[in-house]
This record gives sequence, C-alpha cells and structure tokens, in this order.
Amino acid sequence: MTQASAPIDLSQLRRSCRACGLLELCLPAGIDQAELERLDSSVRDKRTLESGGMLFRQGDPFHALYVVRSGTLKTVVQDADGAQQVLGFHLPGEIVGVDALAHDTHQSSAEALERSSICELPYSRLEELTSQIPGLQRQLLRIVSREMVAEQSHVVTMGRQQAQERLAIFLRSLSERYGRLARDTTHLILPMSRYDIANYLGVVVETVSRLFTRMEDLGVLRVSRKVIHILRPDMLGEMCGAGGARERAGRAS
Amino acid sequence: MTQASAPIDLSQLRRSCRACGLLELCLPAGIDQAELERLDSSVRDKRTLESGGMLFRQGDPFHALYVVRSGTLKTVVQDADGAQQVLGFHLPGEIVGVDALAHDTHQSSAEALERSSICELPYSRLEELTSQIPGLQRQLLRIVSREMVAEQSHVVTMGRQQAQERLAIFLRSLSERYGRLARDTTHLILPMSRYDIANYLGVVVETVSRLFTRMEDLGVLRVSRKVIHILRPDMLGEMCGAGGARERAGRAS
DNA sequence: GCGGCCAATTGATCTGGATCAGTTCCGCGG
DNA sequence: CCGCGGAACTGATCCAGATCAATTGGCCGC
Repeated sequence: MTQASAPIDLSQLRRSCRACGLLELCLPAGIDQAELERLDSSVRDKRTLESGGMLFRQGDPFHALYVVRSGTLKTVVQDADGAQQVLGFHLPGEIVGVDALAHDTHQSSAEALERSSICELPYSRLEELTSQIPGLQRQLLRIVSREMVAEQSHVVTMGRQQAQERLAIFLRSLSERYGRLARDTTHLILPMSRYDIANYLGVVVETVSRLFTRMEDLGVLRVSRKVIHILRPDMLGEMCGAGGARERAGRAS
Repeated sequence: MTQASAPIDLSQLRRSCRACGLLELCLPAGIDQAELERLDSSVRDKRTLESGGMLFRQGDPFHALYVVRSGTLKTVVQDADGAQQVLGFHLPGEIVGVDALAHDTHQSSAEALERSSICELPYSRLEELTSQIPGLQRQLLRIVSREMVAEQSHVVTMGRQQAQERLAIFLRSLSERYGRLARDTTHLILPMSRYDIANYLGVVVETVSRLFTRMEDLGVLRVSRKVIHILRPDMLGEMCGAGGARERAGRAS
C-alpha cells in the first residue's frame, strides 16, 4: 500500500469513476490511486445497448460483472411456468450480474430500458486483480452483500399489504438513488413502463395508474408519463409507513 | 494430516462438516483436507440458543458469521414504523449473518425457533484464513451470492398473487431443503408458527390456516399442528405454478 | 394532418384475502 | 383431573385491488 500521507486526487478519481463505474465501488477498499489506474485500464471495455437490448439472459454462462455507465437496466426472472418477476432496476454506477457468482450461470436476465452504456468487468481479470489487491476482495464481498440487502428491502416492500405504501416506498427509494446522480431529487424520470413498476411491486398496472392519480389528487406529486415531480416529499414519506392504516399483517411469532 | 495427493476422506470430512457446518461450504472450494482440519479447529466455537433466543439483533456490530448446527432460526427485519418482515428460515447446515458484511452492522435479527446449536465463525479469523487459502475467498463470495439468489426467490414467491401458490412454493422449497437432512421429504416438521409463515409469505395467519385446510380437503397433504405430511407431491407441484388460475400480473414491459 | 399503434388512464364489476369475532385444540401447572 | 392460556382453526363480513372493458393520449410514419 502507498503513502497514506498523499491524499487521493478525488476529482480525478471521480472522473475515472464516471468513466468506468467500478472504481467508485473500490473507493472504500483503501486502494491507492496507482492501483486504481491499473484497475481502470483493465476494465475499460464498454458495451452499448439499445432499449430492449439484453445484457445477459437467465441461464447464460457467467464470465463478467457489469457496471451501468449510463441508462437503466432491469433484471427479470422467469420461472418454470413462464411467470415473470422484475427483480430490480439498475441506475448508472450500479453493478449487475452478481447473481451469477453462486452458480456460474446467470439466474436472471438483464434488459436495457433505454439506450445504455455498460462497463464490462471480465471475472477472470477481476480474480487476477483481487489476488494482487487485498482490499478489492473484501470490497467485492461487500458489494455482493449489499446486493443481498437490497433484495431484502424488496422483500420488505412486497410484504406491505397496502399497494400505496409499496409505490411510495418505491418512489422514495428511487428518489434517494437518483440523488447520487442529480442534485434535484424531486424530479424523477421513470425509464421503466408502468407494467414494470407494477410487476416489481407485485400489483397490476391499473393499480399503479390509479395510485399515481390518487397521489396527484392528494397533492403529493405531479405525474406526466415518464416524469414524476414530487411536490411533498414529507407526505410521500408518511405514505411509506403504515399511512394512517391499521397495523401490518402477522407480526411474527 | 494428509497429503494433497491422497484423495480427501469424504466420510471423515462429512463428520467434521456435521460438527462444524462451515466445512460443507468449503467443499467445492478445492481445499485439501489438511487445510480443512486447520480451518475446523479455528471455528469450533459453538453456542446454544433456547427457543426465542436471539443470535444477533438488527443494528448489532458485525463480528462473525454463523452456521446452524441443529435447530432452526428465523431472520426478521423491523423497519422504521415498527412493521416486521420475516426474511427467512435457516435450517441446519445453512449460514446466517451474511447481511452484515456490507455495512459492518447486522441488517436483520436472528432468532431461534427452537433449541438450536450454532457454530460461530469470527470474521477476523475468517479473513486471516482467506488470505492463506485462496479457494476460500472465492467460496465465500459464492455463498453470499447464493444468499442473494435465495432472497430473489423469496421475491418471486411474494410476487405470486394467489396465496395458495405462495404457500405451495414455500412447502416445496422447505421439503427440498429438508431433503439434505432427512431421507423422507414427505414429512415436514414446521418449527415456525403460523404467524411466521404468514408474515414470510405476505399474507395473514387466517389465510395460511384456511389454505392448509383446503389443501388437506383436496387430499394434497395431512396437517397436524407442527407436522405436515405431503401425500401428493405432484399436486403440490402443480399448485406452485399458476395452478389452474389465469395468467400472472403484469408481464413486464 | 391523418391514421394506426401502443402505453397509460379511467370506469364498472367481481372476488380473494383481510378483518373481526368467536370457538376449538392442546400443553401445562396445580 | 380440572382449569388456564396461547396457538390454531373456523365462520361472517367487508373492501382493496384484480379483472374486464373501454377511452384517452402521444408518437411515428405516411
């Protein structure tokens, strides 16, 4: 490890991050700049997907992790009887493909919701690097664990029985995540369809549509197709937690 | 201690596995027996929990991973407004605590559903070992990824809108998991309460109770409190996939 | 501008599961 | 053996959200 004394050039770093995406993830791993640059050079591969393009499909052999550089992806599973479930949406800077680490095969499909640019990290190269850079290994573990926690929040969201709470939680979390990309967290652009949102939340499209209308009537937000303007973040927050409704189902044991 | 050339003594290995639990997880990592034994000796710490006892609580600092040796645990999250959500049940041989890797803090609580014996793996010790045993690191990554995939299946389950499908999927998966522990997969013992099951599936207790009765009436299984006897695994399987019902909600995009 | 197409919205109706209110079952301590 | 207490089950009712059926709105190619 290098001079703890010389502080890392953050702005330059950010630029590389923007350029590749992975590096952002390595930041907390205590990796110094020289290593970062070395890393960057090895993962510069990029891909561009049109809207609807598939990054990988369920069952594909695993050979790389991916970082979204721009655009948005969704991950979807299709089970035996053809039912689909949207697992998540992936914004710029977020990682995709972690589900394949366990079985050497992708357990879900990743599809672009709009023109997207993706940074590909061949796993063979990554393994090489992790053996050289001790902090990276740990960081990788953190990332996967973080993905697991994200999946858990999804479960918690779907555990809510009021559809309005689910949607409110979804919008709030989206707003928070956009916060890393834009200053204004009150204007959301939803690249996913109403069908995707509905499926993600475990309700039907009509319900999502009606809820948007209801929220608009309540003065919580303004809707115009792909754009949501949150007028009252406080009210949205209230709607997340048992919004005036009675207690949740089955408090355990 | 053995030589790397000699094939691993599987039966002896299994015994150690049973004894500690972690080792099972390392099996595919290409670790030789000498290393396994070294590993075993360092993680032999055990704990016993009575029914209702907490292994860790949401917010606790992270310092160890755990493997269930005997008994059953449940993991639960409690969000801001006090709503609880059961995330999962953990049978003997399964790992718990992975959710803390990302944030150095447990994101959920783990509670024993019956008298349980737990094997504790201090993370500091684990880190030490991973630096010495290359395959272990990779294996750890796999394990966390596997946990993530498990969480994804939970999402898929909760995405089903027919409560009966959810319960059927739950029972089937439980039956499969018990298969690793007992020959007979048609007799399930449910250590968790109906409340836990309901909460896990995102329905209310009454619904679970009624569904059990309905399934019994259909001749799919026999219920007597904690014991479920699956009479017709084939019918149970059918009930998992759009059992005669119409198509699932919002096929995406 | 016009027509076709598809996503989104709205309206009307139906129903599965939530809610409310007991009742039954079973283990346990006296 | 009896009475108590908590979990599980059942029955009656209600309602949020699913389903079915149009309608609207926006975009694109002609």
